[in-house]
Amino acid sequence: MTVFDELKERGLLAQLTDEEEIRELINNGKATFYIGFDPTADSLHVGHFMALCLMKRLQMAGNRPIALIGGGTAMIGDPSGRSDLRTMMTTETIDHNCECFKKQMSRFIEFGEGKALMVNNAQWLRDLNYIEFIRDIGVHFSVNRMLTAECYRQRMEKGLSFLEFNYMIMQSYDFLCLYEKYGCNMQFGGDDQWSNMLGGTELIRRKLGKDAYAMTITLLLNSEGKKMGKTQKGAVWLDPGKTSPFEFYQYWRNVDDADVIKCLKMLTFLPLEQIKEMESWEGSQLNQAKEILAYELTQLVHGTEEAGKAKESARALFMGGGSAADMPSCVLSEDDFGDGKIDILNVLVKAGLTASRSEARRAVEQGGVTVDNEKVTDIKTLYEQDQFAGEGMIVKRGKKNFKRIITK
RNA sequence: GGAUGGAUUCCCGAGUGGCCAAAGGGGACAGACUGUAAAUCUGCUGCAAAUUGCUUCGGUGGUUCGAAUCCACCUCCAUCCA
Repeated sequence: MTVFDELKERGLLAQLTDEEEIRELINNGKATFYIGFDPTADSLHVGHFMALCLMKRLQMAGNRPIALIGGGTAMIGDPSGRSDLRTMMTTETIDHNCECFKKQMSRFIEFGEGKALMVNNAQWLRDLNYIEFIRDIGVHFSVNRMLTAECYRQRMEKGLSFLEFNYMIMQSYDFLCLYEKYGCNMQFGGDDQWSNMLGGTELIRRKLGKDAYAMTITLLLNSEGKKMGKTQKGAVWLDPGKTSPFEFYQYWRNVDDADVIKCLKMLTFLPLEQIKEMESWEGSQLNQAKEILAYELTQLVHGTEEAGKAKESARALFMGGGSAADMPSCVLSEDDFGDGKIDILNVLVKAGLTASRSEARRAVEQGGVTVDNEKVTDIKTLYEQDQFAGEGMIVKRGKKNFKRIITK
């Protein structure tokens, strides 16, 4: 199967400017394409991960990827898919985030001579001369047309600043620069980037009279139409310091029945035949598919060892058996035991299982707290330091939140 | 620059002097049922030394025994006019 067909089969392709041409180019490994990543946080998340996988797939087929880090565009902030203004970030923050992105990306994509390329648009965007720029590039944009773009239309109701309005122009200019510097004639990205990407292909046509192509990948939405990879606490990060491998594993372990197959197709590198087989699974059998999904993804992001640990811990916790050795743990120090004792509420707070004592109190009162599998019913329950010695105790809040509490 | 309408808890949104930690909905969390799923039902949703106390309704001051609510100034947003 060709790369193109595989991408299509996996449901990754959303919109394309010229299907025939793009198919031809990437199947023959002749494309130089770029995907932009704005460093809006100090870690990549699941959305970026999809883009990186796409890069990897295309790279394996012989194409040359360029990862563009948006150290310049992040100074503006993409209004696409947002209902409000992004908080402006300082240059220091952006530069720091760029560094974090670079490190993480290198884990997925091979950069170097003749391989993938990594560039930062701060290089050409930050020092632009305003007058020159709008004379040179600005002329080619029609405000009337820009306003009809979906990303701005949505914002017309809530308000859109001139700053953000310029985002599309910046991104278009990126494409032009990359075209000129590296012969990059394709841009890929999330489906919400469609209008920005078209801006680029049009700019290249007007400015250079050359053809360039754009293709978007389907946004990973759950069955309710919401973006996946988001939790109450925020995004599911790839940085193990921000989302632990175990949390990461659990996120995928818990996806909706309706979304498992889609996730397997779009996010993993498992052969399509294998996934097809799983499609016929029903009911509780899907649980296995979820375990596979969770394991595969954790492995891709955190490596085999971490993925194994996460799987074992999960089994230990939910099915009995398995190894509990690698459960997330929390160490209590001498100071945490006031006069040699600590109450259950403080244990929960110290372990980060609840945000406040009030919340902890509620959890206990509602029968949601368990210590070593015994339900805690009294909010005044006290524990002595010795009880946490050695193996410690497993404290659970609800069914899925737990920590092994140990002491030094 | 002018006119008008706004800013309330995680979000939407009610409240226009005490009965307000603030209706209702959504979300989140917990319990039951399950398959670590969905749906459903129940509870819960500012903080704490917890039948009480403390801090919150864009910001700062003021009026009042008492302010989310009234007044002044400021900040931000939307709509219309330029």
